[in-house]
Amino acid sequence: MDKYCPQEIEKKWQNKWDADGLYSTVDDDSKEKYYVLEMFPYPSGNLHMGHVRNYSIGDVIARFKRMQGFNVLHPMGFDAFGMPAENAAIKRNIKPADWTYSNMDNMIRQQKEMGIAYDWNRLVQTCHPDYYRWTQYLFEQFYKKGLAYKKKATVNWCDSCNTVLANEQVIDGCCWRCDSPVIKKDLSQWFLKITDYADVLLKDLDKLPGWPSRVKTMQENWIGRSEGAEIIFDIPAFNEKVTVYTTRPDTAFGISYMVLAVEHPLVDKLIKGTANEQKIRDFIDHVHNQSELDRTSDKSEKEGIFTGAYAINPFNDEKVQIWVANYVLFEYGTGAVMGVPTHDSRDWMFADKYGIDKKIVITPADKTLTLDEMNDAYTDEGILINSGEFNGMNNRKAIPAMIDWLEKNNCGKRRINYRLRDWLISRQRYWGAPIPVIYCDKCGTVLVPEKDLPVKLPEDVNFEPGSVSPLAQSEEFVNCTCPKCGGPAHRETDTMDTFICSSWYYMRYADAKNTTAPFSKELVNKWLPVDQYIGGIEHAILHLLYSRFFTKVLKDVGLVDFDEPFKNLLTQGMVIKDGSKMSKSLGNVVSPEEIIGKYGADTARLFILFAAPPERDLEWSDQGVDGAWRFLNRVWRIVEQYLPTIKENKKTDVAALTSAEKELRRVLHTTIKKVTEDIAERSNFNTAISSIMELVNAFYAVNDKEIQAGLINETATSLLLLLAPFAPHITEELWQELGHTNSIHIADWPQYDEKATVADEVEIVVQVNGKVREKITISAQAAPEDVKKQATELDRIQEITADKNIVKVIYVPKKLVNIVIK
RNA sequence: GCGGAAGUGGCGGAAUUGGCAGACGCGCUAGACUUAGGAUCUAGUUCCUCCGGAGUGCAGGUUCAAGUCCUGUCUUCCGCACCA
Repeated sequence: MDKYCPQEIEKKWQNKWDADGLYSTVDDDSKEKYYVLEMFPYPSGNLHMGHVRNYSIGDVIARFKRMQGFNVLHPMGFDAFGMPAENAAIKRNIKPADWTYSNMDNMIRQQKEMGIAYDWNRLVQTCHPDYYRWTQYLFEQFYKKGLAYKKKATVNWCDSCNTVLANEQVIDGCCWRCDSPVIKKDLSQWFLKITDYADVLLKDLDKLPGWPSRVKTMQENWIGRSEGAEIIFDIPAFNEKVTVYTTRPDTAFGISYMVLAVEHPLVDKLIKGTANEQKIRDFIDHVHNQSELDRTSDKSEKEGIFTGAYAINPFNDEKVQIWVANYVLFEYGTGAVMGVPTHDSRDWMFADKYGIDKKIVITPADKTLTLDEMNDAYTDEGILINSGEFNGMNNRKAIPAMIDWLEKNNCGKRRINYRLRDWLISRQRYWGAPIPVIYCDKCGTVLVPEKDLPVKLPEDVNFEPGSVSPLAQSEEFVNCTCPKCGGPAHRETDTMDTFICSSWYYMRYADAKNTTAPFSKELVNKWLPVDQYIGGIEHAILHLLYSRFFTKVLKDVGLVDFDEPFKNLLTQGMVIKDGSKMSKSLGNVVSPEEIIGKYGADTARLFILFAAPPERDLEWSDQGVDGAWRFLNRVWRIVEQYLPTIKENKKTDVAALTSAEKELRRVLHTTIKKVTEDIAERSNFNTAISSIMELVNAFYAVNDKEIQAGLINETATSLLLLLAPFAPHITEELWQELGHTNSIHIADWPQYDEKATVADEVEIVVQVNGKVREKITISAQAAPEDVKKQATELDRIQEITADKNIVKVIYVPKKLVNIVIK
């Protein structure tokens, strides 16, 4: 018997599969399509265990579906633009492209060594001009639809990355990539109008039952829809108006002050020339100097200052002090809020601190509130008081009534507000897709004509980061002629956020080599949406929200017919070691290459799928890897042992089965059923593998018995088929050793025989008052009354129930009998 | 503060519909084979005061029966957070 030697067989089969084009997907196929996709990686140079987990999960699904008769699309690619390439270029004096392409080559080699069944014909690399040409094309579709625009705004700037960031890319006030603090800058930047789609992005979450609710909740929070009203206040002394946004117009009669954000354009006007002007300006400077983190943390003190100006509350014509304070955000709502201390906790604290008046306008139905008894705002439901014509109304019912009043009197209106901001996509970096825009003194902003795409990255630039994009250094790049008037013009020098590139790559796979369009409409509609998408939870908002947005816009533009990109989403957990995420700085990294070199890819894959269910974090265990290795060796040995018998290729003679054989066959068919359901319905690969292990144990258990050749053949063959999606190489090797000439990976998935899963005899538990006292073995067909009788007549049960009354006897078929006594 | 997930042996985890808690694997113990074993095979392995009892973070409840359902509570993790 040969020893199991993965180093020899894995390479052999990988080459064979490749040569045979086993995993190339054909478009015109009568079989039902199934599109399984793992999030494509950034080409850092090496795979890490997180990738191994990601691809192993996807590969099990892809192989399983293929064996089940689906036409499976399972592609791979690279999110290849991005800053590390530039940093490497600076550090090592090589071109970003060279660094990126050699990294991709290495990672493709590693992915092939894992034995993943990808269709490499469809490889997508976002940094390749054949791809980013279409990224630019899509940008132009956005622009033509009015969904891409340039504006001057206060934006997030990372000083260490030397570029701006989208809101989604700021985590706790710090850069998502390098974790250094984000500062504010006023810059003119390109945005995509994702806010136009806020409502549909929120609503269509309901169309995604196959997504984890956790991710949907996170997107819901991020979009942050709130219903309320705008109220317009007059400022008679300045002949001005100011609009506030509130979700609680029912408290409007309790307004005792209003607050403007320090950035609010009115502030300057209100304070100019007043006695306190300098003091107020100092305060504003102080707030500006607070970091994003300090200013938005609820731990930091609310600070404000009275401007000296007053506005008029339209509901009751009362004069209301106008303050400026650090806690009001200019970006949200209207940048101005009303203050109702009695019915908002934050306002209560602020009013307490600065001695501002409080007025109660809502009171619980059963008692009357007084200011003396209150030590915080009353925010529950109640009845309106001190509110003019609205007195006596329930406050919830008063909200629409008071908004109606505002609209009738032209001093406000209904408004739905979102927390979501437009997506800032300009980046002042080199290694990205250039924004295909030309500026002409005569014609203004002009798109690069489609026939001139792609706008290629120049190579004569220095990557040292500065305040402007490196592209600006290339005169050849910058200077151009206006496509409209032919006059001198210059190009936009910012590149696009790489999240743009990854917002449509999954569509490109459907038609990866198309040179006349991003993809043909027919093919994209045939393959999409992705049936199963797999990736890390860290993209719950970023990539997954942007991709949903892109899909919806592309549908509106008429490029695709579907409106959600990913039907089912599986968010895998992290791979951790010694309690924390694997990282170079902690020195707890286990290299996939090393593990594959030592044990082979099959062992690595099997361990990682077995150690935890996919959604949960996975604790790396070297001993666990040994366990997976031992298991594959057990499979190898038992199949090798029976090789001559199996080769006789006999069928099981069901009528002639002995009881031991019947039991083995029962385990076999139960396993087929369980593995099929665990993969297809639950994505619980760990329990699927554990039941295959049980099957192998059962196979070993009859090792010393005479077993009919047909059953040996059936068991071994099914075992290999069940294991094939998890451990593709060892199963292929054994499969072909058995004499099969076609790959196991295009063989049919085994079917189970329901009859074979039913045991003739079952052991049932006999309980007295819920406590297990005895076990009996009965025929599976036994009548309930007989079982109850048998159970109550047992010696041990008689002993216990002797001087007690039997109240009732419960029988759960094939499980247990419970005798209730008193 | 709001929202979500999770808490089960020495460890990773199982228990899908309320029905034997601890499948499977790791580790450990013993035995077999062996010149040898860190190979392999077999058996055992929740805890305790072990003919019995206790036990799924904690405290209650519903039920013949609760890891699973209900009420309260604690802890950990994740997301959002001065969002008006």
